[in-house]
Amino acid sequence: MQARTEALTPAARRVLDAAAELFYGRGINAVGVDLIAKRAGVTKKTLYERFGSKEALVAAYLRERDERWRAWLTAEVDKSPPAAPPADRVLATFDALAAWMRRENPRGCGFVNAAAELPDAGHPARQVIADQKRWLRGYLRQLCEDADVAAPDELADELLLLHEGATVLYGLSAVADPVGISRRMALRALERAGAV
Amino acid sequence: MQARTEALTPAARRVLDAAAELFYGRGINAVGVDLIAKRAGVTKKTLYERFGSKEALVAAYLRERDERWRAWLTAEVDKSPPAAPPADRVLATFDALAAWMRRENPRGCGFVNAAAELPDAGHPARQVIADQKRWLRGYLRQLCEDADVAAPDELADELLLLHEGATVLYGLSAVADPVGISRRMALRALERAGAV
DNA sequence: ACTAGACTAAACAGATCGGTATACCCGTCC
DNA sequence: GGACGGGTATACCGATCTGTTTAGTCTAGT
Repeated sequence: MQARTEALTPAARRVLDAAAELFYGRGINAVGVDLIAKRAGVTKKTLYERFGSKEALVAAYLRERDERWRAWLTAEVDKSPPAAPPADRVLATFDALAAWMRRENPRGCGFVNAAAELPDAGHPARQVIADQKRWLRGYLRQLCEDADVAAPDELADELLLLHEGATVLYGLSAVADPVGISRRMALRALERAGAV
Repeated sequence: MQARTEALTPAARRVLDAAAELFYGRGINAVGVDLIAKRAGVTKKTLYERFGSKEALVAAYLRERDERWRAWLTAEVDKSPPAAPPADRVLATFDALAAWMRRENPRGCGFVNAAAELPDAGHPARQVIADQKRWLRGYLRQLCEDADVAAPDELADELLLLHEGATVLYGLSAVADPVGISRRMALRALERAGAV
Protein backbone atom coordinates (compact mmCIF):
# COMPACT_ATOMS: atom_id res chain seq x y z
CA MET A 1 0.00 0.00 0.00
CA GLN A 2 2.71 2.45 0.94
CA ALA A 3 4.94 1.27 -1.89
CA ARG A 4 8.23 2.85 -1.07
CA THR A 5 10.68 2.91 -3.92
CA GLU A 6 12.94 0.45 -2.14
CA ALA A 7 11.78 -3.14 -2.03
CA LEU A 8 9.14 -3.12 -4.72
CA THR A 9 7.83 -6.47 -5.86
CA PRO A 10 8.71 -7.26 -9.48
CA ALA A 11 5.17 -6.59 -10.64
CA ALA A 12 5.00 -3.33 -8.69
CA ARG A 13 8.29 -2.31 -10.30
CA ARG A 14 6.86 -2.84 -13.77
CA VAL A 15 3.69 -0.98 -12.83
CA LEU A 16 5.66 2.03 -11.64
CA ASP A 17 7.80 2.04 -14.78
CA ALA A 18 4.79 1.85 -17.06
CA ALA A 19 2.98 4.51 -15.05
CA ALA A 20 5.98 6.84 -15.22
CA GLU A 21 6.23 6.59 -18.97
CA LEU A 22 2.51 6.98 -19.59
CA PHE A 23 1.85 9.70 -17.02
CA TYR A 24 4.71 11.81 -18.27
CA GLY A 25 4.14 11.17 -21.95
CA ARG A 26 0.36 11.52 -22.15
CA GLY A 27 -0.64 13.33 -18.99
CA ILE A 28 -2.00 11.95 -15.76
CA ASN A 29 -5.71 12.39 -16.36
CA ALA A 30 -5.45 11.01 -19.87
CA VAL A 31 -4.12 7.63 -18.71
CA GLY A 32 -6.30 5.00 -17.06
CA VAL A 33 -5.24 2.27 -14.69
CA ASP A 34 -6.35 -0.39 -17.18
CA LEU A 35 -3.78 0.78 -19.67
CA ILE A 36 -1.04 0.95 -17.06
CA ALA A 37 -1.82 -2.58 -15.91
CA LYS A 38 -1.84 -3.84 -19.46
CA ARG A 39 1.48 -2.19 -20.30
CA ALA A 40 3.03 -3.60 -17.15
CA GLY A 41 1.73 -7.09 -17.92
CA VAL A 42 -0.15 -7.08 -14.66
CA THR A 43 -3.76 -7.30 -13.55
CA LYS A 44 -5.58 -4.45 -11.96
CA LYS A 45 -5.88 -6.50 -8.82
CA THR A 46 -2.12 -6.53 -8.42
CA LEU A 47 -1.89 -2.84 -9.17
CA TYR A 48 -4.43 -1.99 -6.49
CA GLU A 49 -2.87 -4.36 -3.98
CA ARG A 50 0.52 -2.71 -4.41
CA PHE A 51 -0.45 0.94 -4.65
CA GLY A 52 -3.95 1.24 -3.21
CA SER A 53 -5.30 3.86 -5.59
CA LYS A 54 -4.52 5.83 -8.69
CA GLU A 55 -3.84 8.89 -6.55
CA ALA A 56 -1.22 6.99 -4.59
CA LEU A 57 0.30 5.65 -7.80
CA VAL A 58 0.61 9.18 -9.12
CA ALA A 59 2.32 10.25 -5.92
CA ALA A 60 4.69 7.27 -6.14
CA TYR A 61 5.50 8.17 -9.73
CA LEU A 62 6.39 11.74 -8.78
CA ARG A 63 8.35 10.63 -5.73
CA GLU A 64 10.56 8.38 -7.80
CA ARG A 65 11.00 11.02 -10.47
CA ASP A 66 12.08 13.42 -7.77
CA GLU A 67 14.60 10.91 -6.42
CA ARG A 68 16.09 10.39 -9.86
CA TRP A 69 16.35 14.12 -10.48
CA ARG A 70 18.03 14.81 -7.14
CA ALA A 71 20.50 12.01 -7.65
CA TRP A 72 21.32 13.20 -11.16
CA LEU A 73 21.68 16.85 -10.17
CA THR A 74 23.90 16.29 -7.16
CA ALA A 75 26.07 13.80 -9.03
CA GLU A 76 26.61 16.20 -11.92
CA VAL A 77 27.38 19.11 -9.60
CA ASP A 78 29.85 17.00 -7.65
CA LYS A 79 31.76 16.31 -10.85
CA SER A 80 33.16 19.83 -10.97
CA PRO A 81 36.76 19.73 -9.71
CA PRO A 82 37.30 20.71 -6.08
CA ALA A 83 39.85 23.29 -7.11
CA ALA A 84 37.32 25.15 -9.24
CA PRO A 85 35.60 28.23 -7.83
CA PRO A 86 32.41 27.36 -5.94
CA ALA A 87 30.37 29.45 -8.37
CA ASP A 88 31.11 26.78 -10.96
CA ARG A 89 28.96 24.43 -8.95
CA VAL A 90 26.02 26.77 -9.37
CA LEU A 91 26.55 26.92 -13.10
CA ALA A 92 26.88 23.15 -13.16
CA THR A 93 23.23 22.91 -12.10
CA PHE A 94 22.29 24.45 -15.44
CA ASP A 95 24.50 22.07 -17.38
CA ALA A 96 22.92 19.21 -15.47
CA LEU A 97 19.48 20.61 -16.30
CA ALA A 98 20.32 20.81 -20.00
CA ALA A 99 21.43 17.19 -20.11
CA TRP A 100 18.43 16.08 -18.09
CA MET A 101 16.02 17.85 -20.44
CA ARG A 102 17.61 16.23 -23.45
CA ARG A 103 17.45 12.81 -21.86
CA GLU A 104 14.14 12.63 -20.11
CA ASN A 105 12.28 15.89 -19.95
CA PRO A 106 11.30 16.79 -23.52
CA ARG A 107 7.76 17.59 -22.41
CA GLY A 108 8.82 19.97 -19.66
CA CYS A 109 8.88 19.54 -15.92
CA GLY A 110 6.87 16.52 -14.80
CA PHE A 111 6.03 18.27 -11.55
CA VAL A 112 4.75 21.44 -13.15
CA ASN A 113 2.72 19.36 -15.59
CA ALA A 114 1.31 17.30 -12.76
CA ALA A 115 0.41 20.43 -10.82
CA ALA A 116 -1.44 21.69 -13.88
CA GLU A 117 -3.57 18.56 -13.92
CA LEU A 118 -4.18 18.23 -10.19
CA PRO A 119 -5.82 21.38 -8.87
CA ASP A 120 -7.15 19.61 -5.80
CA ALA A 121 -4.97 20.78 -2.91
CA GLY A 122 -5.68 17.57 -1.04
CA HIS A 123 -4.19 15.27 -3.68
CA PRO A 124 -1.23 13.39 -2.21
CA ALA A 125 0.87 14.33 -5.21
CA ARG A 126 0.69 18.04 -4.31
CA GLN A 127 2.86 17.39 -1.29
CA VAL A 128 5.49 15.68 -3.43
CA ILE A 129 5.47 18.59 -5.87
CA ALA A 130 5.86 21.15 -3.10
CA ASP A 131 8.71 19.12 -1.58
CA GLN A 132 10.49 18.94 -4.90
CA LYS A 133 10.55 22.70 -5.41
CA ARG A 134 11.44 23.34 -1.79
CA TRP A 135 14.35 20.93 -1.99
CA LEU A 136 15.69 22.50 -5.18
CA ARG A 137 15.52 25.97 -3.70
CA GLY A 138 17.30 24.76 -0.56
CA TYR A 139 19.99 23.07 -2.61
CA LEU A 140 20.58 26.19 -4.70
CA ARG A 141 20.71 28.26 -1.54
CA GLN A 142 23.36 25.98 -0.09
CA LEU A 143 25.47 26.29 -3.23
CA CYS A 144 25.14 30.06 -2.98
CA GLU A 145 26.27 30.03 0.62
CA ASP A 146 29.26 27.88 -0.29
CA ALA A 147 30.14 30.49 -2.90
CA ASP A 148 30.07 33.17 -0.19
CA VAL A 149 27.66 35.45 -1.93
CA ALA A 150 26.22 38.43 -0.13
CA ALA A 151 22.51 37.52 -0.19
CA PRO A 152 22.13 33.76 -0.72
CA ASP A 153 18.36 33.78 -0.27
CA GLU A 154 17.77 36.34 -2.97
CA LEU A 155 20.16 34.64 -5.35
CA ALA A 156 18.59 31.25 -4.72
CA ASP A 157 15.18 32.67 -5.60
CA GLU A 158 16.58 34.03 -8.84
CA LEU A 159 18.31 30.79 -9.75
CA LEU A 160 15.17 28.77 -9.04
CA LEU A 161 13.20 31.10 -11.28
CA LEU A 162 15.77 30.66 -14.04
CA HIS A 163 15.55 26.89 -13.71
CA GLU A 164 11.78 26.88 -13.94
CA GLY A 165 11.67 29.37 -16.77
CA ALA A 166 14.12 27.34 -18.82
CA THR A 167 12.22 24.14 -18.20
CA VAL A 168 8.84 25.47 -19.23
CA LEU A 169 10.21 27.18 -22.34
CA TYR A 170 11.97 23.97 -23.29
CA GLY A 171 8.69 22.12 -23.13
CA LEU A 172 6.96 24.68 -25.31
CA SER A 173 9.75 24.84 -27.90
CA ALA A 174 9.28 28.60 -27.83
CA VAL A 175 12.95 29.59 -28.05
CA ALA A 176 15.99 27.76 -29.36
CA ASP A 177 18.11 27.21 -26.25
CA PRO A 178 16.28 28.20 -23.07
CA VAL A 179 18.79 26.55 -20.74
CA GLY A 180 21.60 28.49 -22.43
CA ILE A 181 19.72 31.73 -21.82
CA SER A 182 19.20 30.80 -18.18
CA ARG A 183 22.84 29.86 -17.69
CA ARG A 184 23.96 33.15 -19.18
CA MET A 185 21.69 35.07 -16.82
CA ALA A 186 22.81 32.97 -13.88
CA LEU A 187 26.43 33.78 -14.63
CA ARG A 188 25.64 37.49 -14.59
CA ALA A 189 23.75 37.15 -11.34
CA LEU A 190 26.73 35.36 -9.81
CA GLU A 191 29.12 38.04 -11.01
CA ARG A 192 26.91 40.70 -9.55
CA ALA A 193 26.77 38.87 -6.24
CA GLY A 194 30.56 38.82 -6.18
CA ALA A 195 30.89 35.07 -6.49
CA VAL A 196 33.03 34.90 -9.58
CA MET B 1 -18.52 25.77 -36.03
CA GLN B 2 -15.64 28.20 -36.21
CA ALA B 3 -17.01 30.20 -33.30
CA ARG B 4 -15.06 33.41 -33.51
CA THR B 5 -15.15 35.46 -30.37
CA GLU B 6 -17.09 38.20 -32.06
CA ALA B 7 -20.75 37.53 -32.73
CA LEU B 8 -21.33 34.62 -30.42
CA THR B 9 -24.86 33.45 -29.84
CA PRO B 10 -26.05 34.11 -26.27
CA ALA B 11 -25.94 30.39 -25.52
CA ALA B 12 -22.50 30.06 -27.09
CA ARG B 13 -21.32 32.97 -24.96
CA ARG B 14 -22.45 31.20 -21.81
CA VAL B 15 -20.84 27.96 -22.97
CA LEU B 16 -17.51 29.66 -23.54
CA ASP B 17 -17.65 31.39 -20.16
CA ALA B 18 -18.46 28.16 -18.36
CA ALA B 19 -15.77 26.29 -20.29
CA ALA B 20 -13.16 28.93 -19.47
CA GLU B 21 -13.85 28.76 -15.77
CA LEU B 22 -13.95 24.97 -15.61
CA PHE B 23 -11.01 24.29 -17.94
CA TYR B 24 -8.78 26.70 -16.10
CA GLY B 25 -9.94 25.78 -12.63
CA ARG B 26 -10.04 22.00 -12.89
CA GLY B 27 -7.98 21.13 -15.92
CA ILE B 28 -9.12 20.35 -19.45
CA ASN B 29 -9.18 16.58 -19.32
CA ALA B 30 -10.90 16.59 -15.96
CA VAL B 31 -13.94 18.46 -17.30
CA GLY B 32 -16.57 16.84 -19.48
CA VAL B 33 -18.84 18.51 -21.97
CA ASP B 34 -21.90 17.44 -19.99
CA LEU B 35 -20.78 19.53 -17.05
CA ILE B 36 -19.99 22.52 -19.24
CA ALA B 37 -23.41 22.33 -20.89
CA LYS B 38 -25.11 22.06 -17.52
CA ARG B 39 -23.22 25.01 -16.07
CA ALA B 40 -24.04 27.10 -19.11
CA GLY B 41 -27.72 26.16 -18.90
CA VAL B 42 -27.52 24.71 -22.38
CA THR B 43 -28.02 21.34 -23.99
CA LYS B 44 -25.18 19.37 -25.49
CA LYS B 45 -26.87 19.71 -28.85
CA THR B 46 -26.44 23.48 -28.72
CA LEU B 47 -22.84 23.16 -27.54
CA TYR B 48 -21.96 20.88 -30.43
CA GLU B 49 -23.82 23.01 -32.94
CA ARG B 50 -21.85 26.09 -31.90
CA PHE B 51 -18.40 24.62 -31.39
CA GLY B 52 -18.32 21.33 -33.24
CA SER B 53 -16.19 19.36 -30.81
CA LYS B 54 -14.54 19.50 -27.42
CA GLU B 55 -11.18 20.06 -29.12
CA ALA B 56 -12.52 23.11 -30.90
CA LEU B 57 -14.06 24.39 -27.68
CA VAL B 58 -10.71 24.07 -25.95
CA ALA B 59 -9.07 26.01 -28.75
CA ALA B 60 -11.75 28.71 -28.55
CA TYR B 61 -11.22 28.97 -24.79
CA LEU B 62 -7.50 29.49 -25.23
CA ARG B 63 -8.00 31.92 -28.09
CA GLU B 64 -10.21 34.13 -26.01
CA ARG B 65 -7.90 33.93 -23.03
CA ASP B 66 -5.07 35.00 -25.31
CA GLU B 67 -7.09 37.97 -26.59
CA ARG B 68 -7.86 39.09 -23.06
CA TRP B 69 -4.23 38.81 -22.00
CA ARG B 70 -2.94 40.75 -25.01
CA ALA B 71 -5.49 43.50 -24.50
CA TRP B 72 -4.66 43.74 -20.82
CA LEU B 73 -0.90 43.75 -21.34
CA THR B 74 -0.81 46.35 -24.10
CA ALA B 75 -3.26 48.59 -22.25
CA GLU B 76 -1.19 48.48 -19.08
CA VAL B 77 2.04 49.14 -20.93
CA ASP B 78 0.49 52.06 -22.78
CA LYS B 79 -0.39 53.65 -19.46
CA SER B 80 3.23 54.59 -18.78
CA PRO B 81 3.69 58.29 -19.56
CA PRO B 82 5.16 59.11 -22.97
CA ALA B 83 7.88 61.18 -21.34
CA ALA B 84 9.16 58.18 -19.40
CA PRO B 85 12.17 56.26 -20.67
CA PRO B 86 11.21 53.44 -23.03
CA ALA B 87 12.74 50.90 -20.67
CA ASP B 88 9.88 51.67 -18.31
CA ARG B 89 7.57 50.09 -20.82
CA VAL B 90 9.47 46.83 -20.52
CA LEU B 91 9.23 46.93 -16.75
CA ALA B 92 5.54 47.73 -17.07
CA THR B 93 5.01 44.28 -18.61
CA PHE B 94 6.01 42.78 -15.25
CA ASP B 95 3.67 45.04 -13.33
CA ALA B 96 0.92 44.06 -15.73
CA LEU B 97 1.81 40.40 -15.20
CA ALA B 98 1.65 40.78 -11.42
CA ALA B 99 -1.80 42.33 -11.56
CA TRP B 100 -2.98 39.72 -14.07
CA MET B 101 -1.82 36.87 -11.85
CA ARG B 102 -3.60 38.31 -8.87
CA ARG B 103 -6.79 38.79 -10.83
CA GLU B 104 -7.13 35.71 -12.99
CA ASN B 105 -4.11 33.48 -13.03
CA PRO B 106 -3.78 32.00 -9.56
CA ARG B 107 -3.25 28.53 -11.01
CA GLY B 108 -0.43 29.57 -13.32
CA CYS B 109 -0.39 30.11 -17.03
CA GLY B 110 -3.45 28.65 -18.72
CA PHE B 111 -1.43 27.97 -21.83
CA VAL B 112 1.35 26.11 -20.07
CA ASN B 113 -1.24 24.12 -18.15
CA ALA B 114 -3.06 23.30 -21.37
CA ALA B 115 0.18 22.23 -23.04
CA ALA B 116 0.82 19.89 -20.13
CA GLU B 117 -2.51 18.19 -20.72
CA LEU B 118 -2.42 18.07 -24.51
CA PRO B 119 0.68 16.22 -25.67
CA ASP B 120 -0.85 15.49 -29.06
CA ALA B 121 0.88 17.83 -31.50
CA GLY B 122 -2.13 17.75 -33.80
CA HIS B 123 -4.55 19.19 -31.26
CA PRO B 124 -5.89 22.53 -32.53
CA ALA B 125 -5.11 24.13 -29.19
CA ARG B 126 -1.38 23.57 -29.70
CA GLN B 127 -1.39 26.15 -32.46
CA VAL B 128 -3.05 28.71 -30.19
CA ILE B 129 -0.48 28.03 -27.47
CA ALA B 130 2.43 28.41 -29.87
CA ASP B 131 0.95 31.64 -31.23
CA GLN B 132 0.55 33.04 -27.74
CA LYS B 133 4.21 32.55 -26.84
CA ARG B 134 5.39 33.78 -30.22
CA TRP B 135 3.30 36.92 -29.90
CA LEU B 136 4.61 37.68 -26.42
CA ARG B 137 8.20 37.24 -27.52
CA GLY B 138 7.60 39.51 -30.51
CA TYR B 139 5.98 42.14 -28.34
CA LEU B 140 8.86 42.09 -25.87
CA ARG B 141 11.30 42.31 -28.75
CA GLN B 142 9.53 45.38 -30.09
CA LEU B 143 9.69 47.05 -26.68
CA CYS B 144 13.41 46.28 -26.57
CA GLU B 145 13.95 47.81 -29.98
CA ASP B 146 12.06 50.91 -28.94
CA ALA B 147 14.40 51.16 -25.99
CA ASP B 148 17.37 51.05 -28.35
CA VAL B 149 19.13 48.17 -26.70
CA ALA B 150 22.14 46.58 -28.33
CA ALA B 151 20.82 43.04 -28.84
CA PRO B 152 17.00 43.10 -28.78
CA ASP B 153 16.66 39.42 -29.67
CA GLU B 154 18.77 38.21 -26.81
CA LEU B 155 17.08 40.52 -24.37
CA ALA B 156 13.64 39.48 -25.56
CA ASP B 157 14.54 35.83 -24.95
CA GLU B 158 15.64 36.67 -21.45
CA LEU B 159 12.52 38.68 -20.69
CA LEU B 160 10.28 35.93 -22.00
CA LEU B 161 12.05 33.45 -19.78
CA LEU B 162 11.58 35.73 -16.78
CA HIS B 163 7.88 36.03 -17.55
CA GLU B 164 7.42 32.29 -17.80
CA GLY B 165 9.52 31.56 -14.75
CA ALA B 166 7.54 34.00 -12.66
CA THR B 167 4.24 32.59 -13.86
CA VAL B 168 5.05 28.97 -13.11
CA LEU B 169 6.49 29.77 -9.68
CA TYR B 170 3.41 31.81 -8.89
CA GLY B 171 1.23 28.82 -9.66
CA LEU B 172 3.30 26.56 -7.43
CA SER B 173 3.43 29.01 -4.51
CA ALA B 174 7.09 28.08 -4.23
CA VAL B 175 8.46 31.55 -3.45
CA ALA B 176 6.83 34.63 -2.00
CA ASP B 177 6.92 37.13 -4.85
CA PRO B 178 8.09 35.55 -8.11
CA VAL B 179 7.04 38.49 -10.26
CA GLY B 180 9.05 40.82 -8.05
CA ILE B 181 12.11 38.62 -8.52
CA SER B 182 11.61 38.65 -12.26
CA ARG B 183 11.13 42.39 -12.39
CA ARG B 184 14.32 42.91 -10.42
CA MET B 185 16.26 40.70 -12.82
CA ALA B 186 14.67 42.40 -15.82
CA LEU B 187 15.78 45.78 -14.52
CA ARG B 188 19.36 44.54 -14.26
CA ALA B 189 19.23 43.08 -17.74
CA LEU B 190 17.98 46.41 -19.07
CA GLU B 191 20.73 48.30 -17.28
CA ARG B 192 23.31 45.98 -18.69
CA ALA B 193 21.89 46.41 -22.19
CA GLY B 194 22.26 50.15 -21.81
CA ALA B 195 18.58 50.90 -21.88
CA VAL B 196 18.31 52.69 -18.57
C1' DA C 1 3.79 -30.79 3.99
C1' DC C 2 1.99 -26.47 5.02
C1' DT C 3 1.45 -21.78 4.48
C1' DA C 4 1.81 -16.94 3.20
C1' DG C 5 2.49 -13.98 -0.37
C1' DA C 6 2.59 -12.69 -5.18
C1' DC C 7 0.39 -13.20 -8.94
C1' DT C 8 -3.24 -14.25 -13.23
C1' DA C 9 -7.87 -14.37 -15.43
C1' DA C 10 -12.19 -12.49 -16.06
C1' DA C 11 -16.23 -10.57 -14.87
C1' DC C 12 -18.76 -6.88 -12.70
C1' DA C 13 -20.14 -2.34 -10.60
C1' DG C 14 -21.79 2.49 -11.40
C1' DA C 15 -20.43 6.51 -13.37
C1' DT C 16 -18.86 9.34 -16.96
C1' DC C 17 -16.68 10.07 -21.47
C1' DG C 18 -17.42 12.50 -26.36
C1' DG C 19 -20.90 12.62 -29.57
C1' DT C 20 -25.57 11.81 -31.99
C1' DA C 21 -30.66 11.49 -32.66
C1' DT C 22 -35.56 12.69 -32.37
C1' DA C 23 -38.98 15.86 -31.36
C1' DC C 24 -40.62 20.15 -30.13
C1' DC C 25 -40.95 25.35 -28.82
C1' DC C 26 -40.60 30.21 -30.02
C1' DG C 27 -39.46 34.59 -32.00
C1' DT C 28 -38.00 37.21 -36.36
C1' DC C 29 -37.94 38.26 -40.94
C1' DC C 30 -39.81 38.19 -45.48
C1' DG D 1 -48.37 32.91 -42.64
C1' DG D 2 -44.66 30.18 -43.50
C1' DA D 3 -39.86 29.28 -43.30
C1' DC D 4 -35.94 29.42 -40.47
C1' DG D 5 -32.62 29.80 -36.77
C1' DG D 6 -31.65 29.33 -31.99
C1' DG D 7 -32.95 26.96 -28.53
C1' DT D 8 -34.84 23.07 -24.99
C1' DA D 9 -35.60 18.31 -23.42
C1' DT D 10 -34.50 13.64 -23.33
C1' DA D 11 -32.83 9.54 -24.68
C1' DC D 12 -29.31 6.95 -26.64
C1' DC D 13 -24.61 5.14 -28.48
C1' DG D 14 -20.22 2.55 -27.55
C1' DA D 15 -16.27 3.25 -25.01
C1' DT D 16 -13.78 4.08 -20.94
C1' DC D 17 -13.30 5.51 -16.12
C1' DT D 18 -11.84 3.91 -11.04
C1' DG D 19 -12.38 0.25 -8.26
C1' DT D 20 -14.10 -4.60 -6.52
C1' DT D 21 -15.03 -9.42 -6.61
C1' DT D 22 -14.53 -14.38 -7.11
C1' DA D 23 -11.69 -18.05 -8.11
C1' DG D 24 -7.49 -20.16 -8.72
C1' DT D 25 -2.07 -20.88 -9.69
C1' DC D 26 2.70 -20.75 -8.65
C1' DT D 27 6.73 -20.37 -5.65
C1' DA D 28 9.75 -19.76 -1.51
C1' DG D 29 10.56 -20.53 3.30
C1' DT D 30 10.03 -23.16 7.36
